[in-house]
Amino acid sequence: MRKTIAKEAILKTINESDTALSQAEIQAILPDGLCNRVTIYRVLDRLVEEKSVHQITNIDGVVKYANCHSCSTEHKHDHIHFNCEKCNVVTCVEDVEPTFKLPSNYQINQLNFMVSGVCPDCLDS
Amino acid sequence: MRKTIAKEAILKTINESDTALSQAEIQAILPDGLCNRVTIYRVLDRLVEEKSVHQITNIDGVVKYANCHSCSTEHKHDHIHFNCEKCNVVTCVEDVEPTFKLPSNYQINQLNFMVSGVCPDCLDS
DNA sequence: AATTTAATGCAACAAAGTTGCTTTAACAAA
DNA sequence: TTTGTTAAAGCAACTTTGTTGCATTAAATT
Repeated sequence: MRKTIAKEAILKTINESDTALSQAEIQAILPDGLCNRVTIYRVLDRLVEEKSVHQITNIDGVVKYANCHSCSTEHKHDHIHFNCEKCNVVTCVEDVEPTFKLPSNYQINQLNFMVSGVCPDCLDS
Repeated sequence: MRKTIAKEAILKTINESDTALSQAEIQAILPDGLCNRVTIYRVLDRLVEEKSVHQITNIDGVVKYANCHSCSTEHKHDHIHFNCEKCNVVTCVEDVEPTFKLPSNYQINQLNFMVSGVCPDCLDS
């Protein structure tokens, strides 16, 4: 994957965020006119493919992207993600890994475990 | 909720299906012209609200609906759903309930646990 | 049968994401 | 450093999924 201005800026945006971001949210953060809307979608696809970022489908169906925080050795995204219904923010709950057991005749390629509710910050206020 | 032709037909469609169905899939099953597209969306919203069906957001972001098979005593949908990437079918894996533990300062309202891969049927062929 | 209002139909809209095709710009090789 | 190759970007048009406002219809209550 070529090192382009769009890719660098998008990856930086995701890595500097402590929440998972959608294409729309990334576009809002990027300097106006840095790149086309479609380019963001295509860069995100490539970042996922090269395993530089995690892809999460939120409970409302919107796809979000997050940095691979604890993936230095291995690309893992088997942790839970939390969607706050108040502040509408999706965060990785990295230390909580759910356990489950499917029959062995299922081939598992991907997990997407979402918990939705109210986050600690919003419960406070 | 009033007992209308659309509601009865949509609920019957969901209950007779052994897979979770999207609005588009339900529309394709219903007799042509039985009701408007928008009506399906609105009936589905009401069925979810009155806890007659489960709502699942698939890993591709499309919302699907399934019958409450083992909810005779209590409305629970804490089980895993499986998305087959070959036949593109979503099924409830009712007997597999995942365990996880969030910090107590999270208020949990809803779960959406998806596993995606290849189902036993598609692995056979 | 009359009344109330939930439910439906229709058109228009909106958000999220995709596709085709041309142009631009990484970057490798000469 | 220039040239050639092709990945990546831009742009317009499109698709899918889902929503909203408002007028009309039809459950269900009296």
